[in-house]
Amino acid sequence: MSTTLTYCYGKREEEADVAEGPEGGQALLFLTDDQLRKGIEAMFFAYRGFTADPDRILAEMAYGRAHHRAVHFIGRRPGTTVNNLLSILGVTKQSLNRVLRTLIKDGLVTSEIGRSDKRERNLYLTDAGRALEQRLSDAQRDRMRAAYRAAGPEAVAGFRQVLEAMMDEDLHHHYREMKDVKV
Amino acid sequence: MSTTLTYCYGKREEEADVAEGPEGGQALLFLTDDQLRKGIEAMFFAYRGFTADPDRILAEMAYGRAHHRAVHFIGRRPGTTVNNLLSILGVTKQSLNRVLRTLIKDGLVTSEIGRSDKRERNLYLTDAGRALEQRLSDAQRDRMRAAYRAAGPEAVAGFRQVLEAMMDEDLHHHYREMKDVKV
DNA sequence: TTGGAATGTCAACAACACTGACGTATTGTT
DNA sequence: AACAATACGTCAGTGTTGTTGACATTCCAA
Repeated sequence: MSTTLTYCYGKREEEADVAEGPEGGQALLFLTDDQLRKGIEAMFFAYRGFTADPDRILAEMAYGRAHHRAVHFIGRRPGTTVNNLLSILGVTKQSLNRVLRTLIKDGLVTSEIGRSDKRERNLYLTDAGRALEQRLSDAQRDRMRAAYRAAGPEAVAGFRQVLEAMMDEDLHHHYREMKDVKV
Repeated sequence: MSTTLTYCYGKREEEADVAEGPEGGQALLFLTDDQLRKGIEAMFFAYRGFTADPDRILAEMAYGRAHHRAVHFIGRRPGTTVNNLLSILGVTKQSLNRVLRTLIKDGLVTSEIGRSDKRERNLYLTDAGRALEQRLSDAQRDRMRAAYRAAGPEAVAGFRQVLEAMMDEDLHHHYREMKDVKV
């Protein structure tokens, strides 16, 4: 016990709230700093696993995670504009543009000039792009499926609840838009 | 419905298993490709939120996420060796070394020659290093706490279950080791 | 029609990961 | 004592991904 908690907004395990809430006692024990830290480290290690399989596939080609993200969201939203993709991915347009350029050059994505607004570019996956997208998301889904199966449906519901509460508000609406779209 | 599911290992919603399991029907509905995709996108957006607050702090200094990770795990395991840190973080020693060099130069981390094995270097946070670590994890904990509170204790349990099932086996043991350490 | 805003592209640069090779000190083994 | 293996640090080179700055095109509104 060498660290002194100079900025202790949270609670230590020993001094945690133990309210007699509707959960039947110890209702707030899950909010101790220790519990939060475990959650943080779980996020860290799990995200590594989450990206590991697609990363291996991408490494075969000259691609990285940025390509995966672009291909994923173009696949989800065929005809999306560069600007929309930009706000989803949260990078600069120059950074996205480099990725799009290679994807277009390699024939995985097509860029069509917008019909109503000719400044815009509508992005679509080609057949080859769809094939790559499938391969990547299959790999990622396989792991996700195994995790879901191991944890069970109730755990999955909780998993999604916490993740949704963890998002930034500006990103949350992108997630919601994505959520209920027919494929 | 333009995409053809060439590599469909999973299930479409319409054709999903609906087993009469112990959950009272529709037990496997949470394993549809659509549910899995939502989980994948939730992970993506949530991780952005997860790192957003520390990233802002790190940007003030000349630091990045790599510094955060190093400081975090050195703080969790005072006296840890370079090799151990390496296997936790999953990067090359050249990459870690660049980060450690700046942290040591800036007086946030000290490196002591190992007592039993003089080849090893034991890493510790200085007072300044602990202060930064506190600042970063406070920011991250605040968001995690808000998410936990919003989702409730049962959701948190499910959250952790799914994340743990999502980890690579080799990383899982690092998570477990971290888990039950007294601070 | 002219100026400003929006959209997207090109160029240069920094951060951070990687590989490969090498040097040094220490440890363990033969 | 000689040798191999380990732990750590470093130099050089490369690639992805992010950044800022400058610029062309298109749209819209004064």
